[in-house]
Amino acid sequence: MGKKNDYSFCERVFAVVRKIPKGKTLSYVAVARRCGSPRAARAVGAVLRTNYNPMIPCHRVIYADGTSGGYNRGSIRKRCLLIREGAL
DNA sequence: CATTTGACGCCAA
DNA sequence: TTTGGCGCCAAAT
Repeated sequence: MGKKNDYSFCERVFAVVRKIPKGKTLSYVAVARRCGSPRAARAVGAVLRTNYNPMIPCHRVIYADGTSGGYNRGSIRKRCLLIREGAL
């Protein structure tokens, strides 16, 4: 156990996003905060954009305003998924 | 190593 | 309410 951080920021982002339960949403700033960088909201988006993975519920990460935000497969798709899960 | 980019967030007009 | 602009951070080039 050793070190405080052997994982890159992107790995932490995935770890956090993967844990978001169905029907629940987190804002980019909230995810960034859990990753140890409370101001890295943009960086979170950058990671999810370049490393999207079908088994990661990245559609559950939305703007702090409560708006859906962007999505690799279209913001419309993202909103649809959120409604389907009951997050909206 | 320096610069650019971008799925953000917040405030002023 | 909508638009524009600045700040912030990490990944990508």
